[in-house]
Amino acid sequence: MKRFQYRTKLIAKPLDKTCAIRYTSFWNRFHIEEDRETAMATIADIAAKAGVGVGTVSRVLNNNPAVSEKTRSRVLAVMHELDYHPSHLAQGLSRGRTFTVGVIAPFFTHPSVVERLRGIVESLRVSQYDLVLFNVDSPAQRAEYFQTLMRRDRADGFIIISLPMQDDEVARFRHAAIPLALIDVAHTDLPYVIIDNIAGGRMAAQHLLDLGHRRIAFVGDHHRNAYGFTASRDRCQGFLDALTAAGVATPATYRKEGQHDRHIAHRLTTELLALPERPTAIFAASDTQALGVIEAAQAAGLTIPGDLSVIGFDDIEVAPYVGLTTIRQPLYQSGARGATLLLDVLSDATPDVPHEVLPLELVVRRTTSPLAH
Amino acid sequence: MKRFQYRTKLIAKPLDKTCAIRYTSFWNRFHIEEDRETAMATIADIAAKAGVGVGTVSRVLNNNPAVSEKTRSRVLAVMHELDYHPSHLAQGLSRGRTFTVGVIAPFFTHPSVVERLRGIVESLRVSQYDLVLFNVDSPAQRAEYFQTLMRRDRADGFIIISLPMQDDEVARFRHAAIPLALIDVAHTDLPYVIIDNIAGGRMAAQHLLDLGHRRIAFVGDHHRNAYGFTASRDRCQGFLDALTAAGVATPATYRKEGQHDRHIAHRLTTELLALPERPTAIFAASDTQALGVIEAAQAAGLTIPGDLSVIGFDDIEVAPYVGLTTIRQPLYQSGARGATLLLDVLSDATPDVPHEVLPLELVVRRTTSPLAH
DNA sequence: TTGAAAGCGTTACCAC
DNA sequence: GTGGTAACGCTTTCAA
Repeated sequence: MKRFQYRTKLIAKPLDKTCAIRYTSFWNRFHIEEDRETAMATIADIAAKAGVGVGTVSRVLNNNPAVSEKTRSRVLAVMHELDYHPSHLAQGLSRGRTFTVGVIAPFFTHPSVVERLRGIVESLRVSQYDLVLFNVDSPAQRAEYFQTLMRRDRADGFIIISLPMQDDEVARFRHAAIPLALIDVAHTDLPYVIIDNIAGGRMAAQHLLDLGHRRIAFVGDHHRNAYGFTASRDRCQGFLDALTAAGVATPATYRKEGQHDRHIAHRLTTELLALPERPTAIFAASDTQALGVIEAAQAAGLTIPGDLSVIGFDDIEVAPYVGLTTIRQPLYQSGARGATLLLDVLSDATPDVPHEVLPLELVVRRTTSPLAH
Repeated sequence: MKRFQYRTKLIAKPLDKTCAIRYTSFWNRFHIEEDRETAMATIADIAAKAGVGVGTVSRVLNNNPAVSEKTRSRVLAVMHELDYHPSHLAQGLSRGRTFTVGVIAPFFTHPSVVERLRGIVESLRVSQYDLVLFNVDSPAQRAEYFQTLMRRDRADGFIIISLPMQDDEVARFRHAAIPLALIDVAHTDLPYVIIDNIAGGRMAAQHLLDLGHRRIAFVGDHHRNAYGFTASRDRCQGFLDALTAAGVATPATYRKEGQHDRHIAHRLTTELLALPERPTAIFAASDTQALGVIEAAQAAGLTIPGDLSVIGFDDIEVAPYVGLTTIRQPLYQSGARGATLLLDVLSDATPDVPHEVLPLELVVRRTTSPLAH
């Protein structure tokens, strides 16, 4: 550690610009060994070599028109010659903004999050913003991020996916002057893009009801969870609403909750199918879970949709390949839209539609069919 | 813009620490409006309030043992009181390292890249490094990144996925003292993790040969492409080698190249199937392309694997659901391993296995079968 | 149109 | 143990 700092400091010092690299042996040939200073040019080097002040170089860098064409081209030439590129860090510190957007997302590993991320990346592409990814995979990490990221210098703004925010957290971000945009979660004081999960749950139930099913079960996340996710609960809510409205009773044993995981869903389904009066249809709170449901049914020797109809939620990438009937939500678009929202605020523009509810769509494929009598 | 800078500047000035936020109207309620200065505490504030020097605060911050317990706790208390968090930017500038890892990847949108990214995120999780994502979606962008990222301050090191590097580029990164780790592409002077694409191509061909196929076609990427990708070409190479070794001739018309895209693969396959002597089996250079092959075959009214056997490469997430026979490469693991490689170098350790070739595996599912006579 | 100098928020060195 | 101060590499006044 000592040694490392020493080396780092060497790199930083701008005294002598000679650089000597050697491969000491096979074992450290991937390390950067330097005898003297590294040759990374700074604005001062450019200024000196071009015979101007650093201010002028900075002006050239920022396309400030108050520089004579002659001076500008001379400075530009020196920059090119020295392969100069400004320090992002120093610019950030000086300007108070970094041109970086942070994305705070739980379970980056889940297909739906990846899909949203794609949308974000696409929206950011045309902007000059970099993307820093903060993957939340424990409640502790969520807390830690919300502590340490509350500074203007990690990113100019953050896109937060699926994580509900407390009022005081929002207030603190605002206090730190950090713009936020929410995806898949709402907060009055923030721009966001969401879907109507309750309506989605209703749509799923209605589809099953329309097919003649009456013994319909639910497999979803824990209603209470450490992150405060409500998607699964809301979908269940809408689902139950629709059933109740149709006069269909749902015994408590027909509602299974567990971690958002294919294998857990598999296990829950196995329990469901072992019930004396087993359901003829299952609504899974997500496609990932629906996949587990399908596997469990097949493992139990049931055919789908003959013996069991299954409907999921999200329409993730694999859904069409599995032939999964599902409620489609525009994942990619939510990412793209969320990023645009943040970009709007960052560019001092006001989002035209700061609170957007994306449309849902029933996609009927091959895992649901009319109830066989 | 003027206005924005003004605001930014206000935020930066550390004079008066009072802060007043107001929602001027609905239309700018998402913007941060401040009358005076923002209250973001700096190390100087802490020092002043705790009645110590900034040096001492810095020592507390960095767990330097040369601070008396009494002073330390006092400083800590003030930090807590003022909700202080150090500036990542300033630390980076001062220390010469940012604790950030950059990932330069082409087509972040492709499933295989996403899978590798998962592995990277997982490896980085336990480290204290942040992840900055640089998505390359054009040769121009590749060039731009390789220009502007050649600084020590965007990231402490980079993980480069699938992008072949020129010797001079490697030299320039080294000159800038920026450690690199490569995934899915090799370079003698750099640590990397790859697979043996030629062997993979051979395995695919052999599987088809073993099933009795003799009229075997290939669908892959353009051999020459703007990024210099060689995976598809190498797989084709191994494929042809195996066929030749088995005494099986492959007419040029059986080799189709196009963009790495499902729809393009679809089109190429349609051409293939329209041939007077149409192939009984197709090797697609990637699963994504295999998907297109399958769609084309189905569109042409052929059954798989009855009329046509299809084998892919990669084993992406959807492959099992489609029942796709494929050559599996450990995508996730390549990401995890690549990140570890970089972390090793960053921590001044030498990677135990700097050049690793990950194993390939034939996964037989439902898209290949013995040739029907 | 330009140069000099004062920030930006840290770390690290040098005294005491 | 601790305080001051010079970096780090830029931007942005303020004069000239």
